[in-house]
Amino acid sequence: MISSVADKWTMLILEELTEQGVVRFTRLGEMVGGISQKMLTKTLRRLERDGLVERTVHPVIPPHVDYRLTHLGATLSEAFCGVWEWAGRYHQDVADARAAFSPVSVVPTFDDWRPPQTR
Amino acid sequence: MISSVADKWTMLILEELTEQGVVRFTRLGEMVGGISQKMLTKTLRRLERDGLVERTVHPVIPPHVDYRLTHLGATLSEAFCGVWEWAGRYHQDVADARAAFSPVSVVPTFDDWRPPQTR
DNA sequence: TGCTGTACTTACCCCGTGGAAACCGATTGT
DNA sequence: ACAATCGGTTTCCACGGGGTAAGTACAGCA
Repeated sequence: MISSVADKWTMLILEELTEQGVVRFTRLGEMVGGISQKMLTKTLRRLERDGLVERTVHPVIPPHVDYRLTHLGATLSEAFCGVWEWAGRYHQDVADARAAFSPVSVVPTFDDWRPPQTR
Repeated sequence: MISSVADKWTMLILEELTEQGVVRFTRLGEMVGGISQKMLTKTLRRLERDGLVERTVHPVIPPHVDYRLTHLGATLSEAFCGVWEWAGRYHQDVADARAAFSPVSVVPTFDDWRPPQTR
């Protein structure tokens, strides 16, 4: 259950819908960026099934479908706020930790390096 | 970056460490439940690399290693609180939405079902 | 006549994720 | 001599995530 909302595309789509309000399919795909139609459809269907987004079909001939958050979806998006804020505030710390952890690419100090296998 | 913390195991491990404080490898695996050693190791390594958990090795002969959150890790865990609370508060709503969405298994109403291919 | 725009679905295929299980190391207990 | 303990690592393998490309339907416009 948690794993279904902790999904990469889920979070990004939720984010866009929160910011944009009502968005059409193609536009949503552009905004998210780098998502294939297949995954966009799949993720949106799951969100719709879980009652997080509402899908409105306008029966016109160049098809027109738009998506918006439901109330439930909005509450989830709000819950995610904390994580987004955390990422904004601390991503530099994480980057620093990463840099300090793995020796810096070229000519690193191998002094405390031990091969994974003692054999 | 977000996707690395929004991982299923990451969230569960962070949760356990938050609740338990200092935990050993095997015990942590038991607490999380259903995680393979491989994933536990991998996830812990990543968390360590990102400066979110601290790994302490006691050089004794039945090996003894324990893990605890760093300050950074604690802030992330706190940021996740909102999501956990959301899950606790609304998981029933999601379950309901799901049940209402897909017709209830046996003898569903096919009235509004349209085959995926008109052909 | 045929091309375009829109929101998909379907088929095909690749590659990474992740589980299961065996192996490993030194030491203590029986 | 042998099992057990602990924290891994490694190998094998299946599943599915996810990309690409093509199909689909239908009206309007050139």
